[in-house]
Amino acid sequence: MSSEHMQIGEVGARTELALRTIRHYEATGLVAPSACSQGGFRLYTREDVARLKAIRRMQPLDFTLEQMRDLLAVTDRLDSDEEMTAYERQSLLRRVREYEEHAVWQVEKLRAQLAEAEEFAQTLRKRLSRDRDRDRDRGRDRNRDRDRDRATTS
Amino acid sequence: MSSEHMQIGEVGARTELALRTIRHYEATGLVAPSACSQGGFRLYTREDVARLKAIRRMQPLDFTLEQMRDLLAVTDRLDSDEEMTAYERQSLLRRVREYEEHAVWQVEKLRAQLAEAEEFAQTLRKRLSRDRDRDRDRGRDRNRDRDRDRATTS
DNA sequence: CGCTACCGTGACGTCGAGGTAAAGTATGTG
DNA sequence: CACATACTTTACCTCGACGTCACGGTAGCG
Repeated sequence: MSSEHMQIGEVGARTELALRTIRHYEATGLVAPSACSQGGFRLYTREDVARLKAIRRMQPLDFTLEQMRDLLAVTDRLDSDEEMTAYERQSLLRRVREYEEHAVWQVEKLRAQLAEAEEFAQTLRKRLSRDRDRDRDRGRDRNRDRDRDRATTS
Repeated sequence: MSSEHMQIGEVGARTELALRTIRHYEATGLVAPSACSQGGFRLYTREDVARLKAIRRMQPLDFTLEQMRDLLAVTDRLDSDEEMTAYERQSLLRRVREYEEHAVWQVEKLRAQLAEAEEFAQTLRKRLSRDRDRDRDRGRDRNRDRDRDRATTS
């Protein structure tokens, strides 16, 4: 809980990522803790946390960890104020463009999935009301059961 | 291509599932072919295909295969006209309700993911236009590069 | 010093999906 | 009938993204 660094538990709490996942991301080269205690504890800054949150936001886009690593590297490079050849800039921008395209069509896919999912949930709901009706028809003489049903449904 | 049965290739084409996946589903108890040639080829009916399509629709809801197997079994049982105790009906309906709840909150999650994904795509788009502008500012003397950029962006 | 909560590594498991290989089956043609 | 070749079968392997388990080290407090 130092003002500068926090250890992995805190980071997990803030990002809502499993500690295992955070370590895994490090192993895959996505986010390395900015520091390390002399005892070997990972120490993270708020920036590290922000990076992890960014990764979290990418997840639904169905990027592989490798792609995210690449994209992060690319944007880091673009954000850096170091010298860069025009050629390098072009190629970095092209990569961003590719990822953006992937993202767009992944958004499409998500939209479609959402529609299907809603439809399916609707189907389930219909089943429930239909079967509840059938149940009422068959079970006029079993009021206890119907009451239990009502209780768990409301 | 008999009028009644088709073999796995046909089924794959109709459901857009990989043959491997169809077999996998069978191995996990999700859908068994209704028949079998004397040589051991799987033979499916249109109903089997419908079942597979239903499974496909469930996928975005993030059910495990086991849960789908269970849900299919439950609805099969409910659809069957066999005798059933009130207790069994209640317990089946309760399970459907649980799945429906899962589905609802999964739909929520999808919606949230979609929002985050769109936001991220938007961020990427902004990056692109911003960096394109910066590129224009720095590279007035390199028209070829700018033209290439325009070409791949439109 | 010892306590407890937290953290480290490493090996292995899981889950859904799919690849690959070697062998068997269905079917049309000469 | 023999043969080609298209499709299938099973068994096993790979992969990504974690989860789980075991076991030991560390931080920091009284």
